Amino acid sequence: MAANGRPGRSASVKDVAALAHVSLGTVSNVLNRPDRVSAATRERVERAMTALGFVRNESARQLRTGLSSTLAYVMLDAGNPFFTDVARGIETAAEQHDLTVVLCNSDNRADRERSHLAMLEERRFRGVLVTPVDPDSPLLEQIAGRGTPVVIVDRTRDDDRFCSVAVDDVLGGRTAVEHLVDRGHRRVAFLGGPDNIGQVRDRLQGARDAWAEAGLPPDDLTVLRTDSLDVASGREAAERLLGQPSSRRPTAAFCINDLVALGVLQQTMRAGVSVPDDLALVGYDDIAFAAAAAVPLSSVRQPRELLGARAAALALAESEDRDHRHQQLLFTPELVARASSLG
Amino acid sequence: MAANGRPGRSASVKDVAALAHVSLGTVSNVLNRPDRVSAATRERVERAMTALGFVRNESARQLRTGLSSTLAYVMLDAGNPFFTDVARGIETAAEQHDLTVVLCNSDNRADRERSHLAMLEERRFRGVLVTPVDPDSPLLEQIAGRGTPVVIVDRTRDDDRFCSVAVDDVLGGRTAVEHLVDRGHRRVAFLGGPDNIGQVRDRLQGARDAWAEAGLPPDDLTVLRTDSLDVASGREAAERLLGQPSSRRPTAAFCINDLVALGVLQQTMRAGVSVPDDLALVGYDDIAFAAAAAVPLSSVRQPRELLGARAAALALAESEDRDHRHQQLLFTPELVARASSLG
DNA sequence: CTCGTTGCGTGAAACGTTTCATAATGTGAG
DNA sequence: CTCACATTATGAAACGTTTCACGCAACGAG
Repeated sequence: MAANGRPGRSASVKDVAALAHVSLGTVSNVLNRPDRVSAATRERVERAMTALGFVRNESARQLRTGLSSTLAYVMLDAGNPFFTDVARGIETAAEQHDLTVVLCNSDNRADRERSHLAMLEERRFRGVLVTPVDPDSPLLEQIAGRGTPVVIVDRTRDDDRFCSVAVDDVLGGRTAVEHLVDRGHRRVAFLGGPDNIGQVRDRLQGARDAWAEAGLPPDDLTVLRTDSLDVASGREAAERLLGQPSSRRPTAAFCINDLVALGVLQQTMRAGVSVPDDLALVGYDDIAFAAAAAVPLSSVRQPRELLGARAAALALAESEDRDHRHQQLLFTPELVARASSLG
Repeated sequence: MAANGRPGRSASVKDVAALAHVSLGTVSNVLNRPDRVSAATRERVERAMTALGFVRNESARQLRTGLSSTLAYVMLDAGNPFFTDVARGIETAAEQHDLTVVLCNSDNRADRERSHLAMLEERRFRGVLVTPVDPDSPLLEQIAGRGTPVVIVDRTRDDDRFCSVAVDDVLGGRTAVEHLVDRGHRRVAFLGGPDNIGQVRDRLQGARDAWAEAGLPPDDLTVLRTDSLDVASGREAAERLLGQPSSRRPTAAFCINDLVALGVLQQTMRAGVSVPDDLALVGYDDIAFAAAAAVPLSSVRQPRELLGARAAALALAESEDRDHRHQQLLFTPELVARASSLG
């Protein structure tokens, strides 16, 4: 317990061995295969360890064994509760396998994503999970090429060079719009963008599929583009929406995610327009703030924690299996109907 | 560029040296002191490096040099936007010094905090920033004792054994209540808990100070305890508040943070009680969702990103200065008045 | 008494880097 | 032509672990 005050070099196995009058190898055995050591010496070594405040140097260990016991998740935006929930799922799964998880936030910036991936590659983690800003970054293949499992989270790629977990966004879009059509809406707006995000395209696709199958005129499903996926974009889009003459204005809006939907909700209430009577609203993700909104928000729920948990499991499996086959998991979203779309 | 397909051991300096027909040391010089190497050989070595897909092994480097270039932030709750904003501040500051940051989420659990700290100690990071679940954890002193700078973020400790950054919570509580008194409120509720959190005690203390200085009867500042600091607790506390006969009911509530305030707001609107006319509301933290609420929320803003940035700077300074004196930084909160407290 | 076995402990080698003292070569001054 | 000196490159040592092939006793069986 003697937390040696001097900031000098901290104790190594060598120091412990000297103090306990045993060899290096024995100390290592106490650490890694305690059963191969007699009770008496084990105890002596352990006493020496606490006396010196010995803490194993993970760099040396990893250098020698080539093994790491930590997983990394490079998240797209730590400020979006969706991703922190995914992270929670990863952590829970990792915990069950005695792995620790570190989080890296690329904050929607490709350069920061690059620097994180480069750092992770140099450190040879057990596995790298990533929701990429740039799904085509060569660094991803490079890391995988070095033997580190890479799992793509919440994004799809056309190839099968990585494991991935994602949610069926086409189906999610379809589900949302089917719900609105069921509730009797005949003029609906899709609020989302930018278009270069695959999920935006997929959800819109699903929305259009449902609309067409209901036999409704394509022009009555209007699309309002947003610049990004946050609350401010929602407010801004709502202004455009509410600017339309109420005779032609959509009676419902399907928003690309809950942040946008919350922005719309706020702007709508401010304008004295009633939700859901004058405008029904469906969001996407079902983050905790959705249920807690002024008018509880209907939303297409993604199994966020499950997504993370399965991603972690895939990385682990890949790191253990000698000959591993990549898997692409696709989960099913589920509509949670609340007051914002129920009359 | 030849991303060697074989998953076998990846290239080392030795391999590069062999391919470039130079010695180990020269490769290392190319990496670390390129000016000490002639242009011709440097280029030859660099070609060999890309040909082999060489990536420096950080474990070996760190083992040899004892230096690390990454900072860790152990955050209390990644789901609370307050902490992700602090993290953003850390990342921005770190980036300017070419350090990378990893985030660890203790998710309000002491055991997870312990396992993260243990992992960080074994990895000998450049610095450890932490908003502790348990500010008295012996692991903190242990890590610091080993020579790793430890900075306590958004918590205060009585001693000066660490650097710390925090915000003056007594002043914050005082500011909130002064504002409400100024607006004419004579019956006010404080919503917050549990009491074992220092910040809860401090903000309540400030609230009471302001109340007393205004010469108002102590009993008219009522305290409603909450079990935690989330939206659900806010809803629950609001129910208790609204259950009181309106003649005696407080006309304003000061909430321990914005999540609680959002819960109160939601429950209040649902009950048909008007904010701010029937109940004024002030939150704390000024997270992004506060301004975006159905009724924009007044809040006591903490300089979140600044907090993070200064914490990172302190860690860095401590890691560089030979003889370093710990500093305790205390920032000043600032009231942001919005519709929820303005008639 | 001998021999295989079992239980414990040993010490050297290896992981991939950086550093440092030293060697080899070229250059310009005297 | 020699000497001092700068410029480059070299190779061994070291960082702190883990592993592995061996010793060494003690022991029970034959």
